[in-house]
Amino acid sequence: MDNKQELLDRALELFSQRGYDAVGVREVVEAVGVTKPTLYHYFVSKRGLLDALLQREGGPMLERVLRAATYQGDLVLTLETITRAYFQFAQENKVFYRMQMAMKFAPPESEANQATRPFSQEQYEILEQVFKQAAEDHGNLRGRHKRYAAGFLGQINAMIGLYLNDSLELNDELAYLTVHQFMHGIFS
Amino acid sequence: MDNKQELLDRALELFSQRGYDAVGVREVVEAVGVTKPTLYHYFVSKRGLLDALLQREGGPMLERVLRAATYQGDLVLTLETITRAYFQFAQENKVFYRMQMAMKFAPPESEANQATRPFSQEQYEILEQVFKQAAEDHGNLRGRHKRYAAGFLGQINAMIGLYLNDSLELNDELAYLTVHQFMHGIFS
DNA sequence: GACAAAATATACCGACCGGTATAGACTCAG
DNA sequence: CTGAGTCTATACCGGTCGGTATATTTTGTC
Repeated sequence: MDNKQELLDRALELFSQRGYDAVGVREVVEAVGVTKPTLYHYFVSKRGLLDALLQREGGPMLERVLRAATYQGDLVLTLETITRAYFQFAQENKVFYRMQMAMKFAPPESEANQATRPFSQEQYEILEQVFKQAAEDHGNLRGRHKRYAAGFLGQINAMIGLYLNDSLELNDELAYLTVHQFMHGIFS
Repeated sequence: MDNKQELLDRALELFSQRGYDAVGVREVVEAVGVTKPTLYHYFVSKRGLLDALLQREGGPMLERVLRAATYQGDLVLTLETITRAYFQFAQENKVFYRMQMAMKFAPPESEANQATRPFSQEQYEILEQVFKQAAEDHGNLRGRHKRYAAGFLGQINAMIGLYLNDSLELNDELAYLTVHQFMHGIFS
């Protein structure tokens, strides 16, 4: 019960620092101070450990993004709310966000990528939905929701990437700037 | 001599499909039909194999991007040229581009990320340089070159990501659209 | 054709991989 | 206080990991 959470905590830390493949279950259990059967009792397999981790950390993230993504006629406002939600979550869960990013870009046949795919997919679909709805108000957006969703998420993750690298801090001003640039371009 | 190139070819393929950590040297040599000492004769270590790979494939890529990135007073034109260079390279070297992306986002302490870091860094600096020079002509860009470089590369890689996912095709029109949106925003 | 160097193979190293069979310890309901 | 279920440890499994000592083959030079 407590060991279970500790295993998840340590696994998150290790996976985030050195990668899912490079970290053995032995290392995880030793870091917690338990033995392998304990881990396998709770998670069945190494992959099960990863899945549980994604559920525990990723679930709340999706909830927050989804709540932020309710389009109500103002695309700029919605995108800013989403951006702030991402920034806030990334700050509060730096370690998880780093892990999730790594897995999102991991090779398609890797276990890590396969495990995160539904999670990434849902983020993507939430954004796509926003742009689809916005296209009803702004006809010139129509048919481009896929590109916009990917591009916007790319912007957000580029900023978070700089933050994870200690090159930038995430705040509401940056959220404003990011969205403003996306909507109105670089010069304005 | 020929085995050396074949080892690099196979390693590229396998690393790209399943990831550097998940692929053992045994698998690489067996795919080529040689034995381990052959690989170690040419590359000293698994890491050496990866380094050689990054040099063989990444070198030409950097050359092309650098050539495309000569700013001559027209930022839109320069960014379009850069984008086309990226798109073209990604199309001609799909497998390598996928591997390089995965490693770029891999955990910071992983061998894969450490090996690609100089390569990623140089791309980044090339772009930063462009925005720095452009700021001499457009004062309102000043001090934002870091953000712009990261954001622009994020856009490009978002598009290439869709392409690698078979969700999009890369062509000059998309390059135009990507740059145009970056410069003038989503509505224009 | 002798000979050095480069290229390759056989066979092995210790360490670690993910996973498990078995058995004890603890908790809690009856 | 007993018995079922949960939790945890010891000790082990076959297999693979990255890497190498040694020997043999191939290659190019004189």
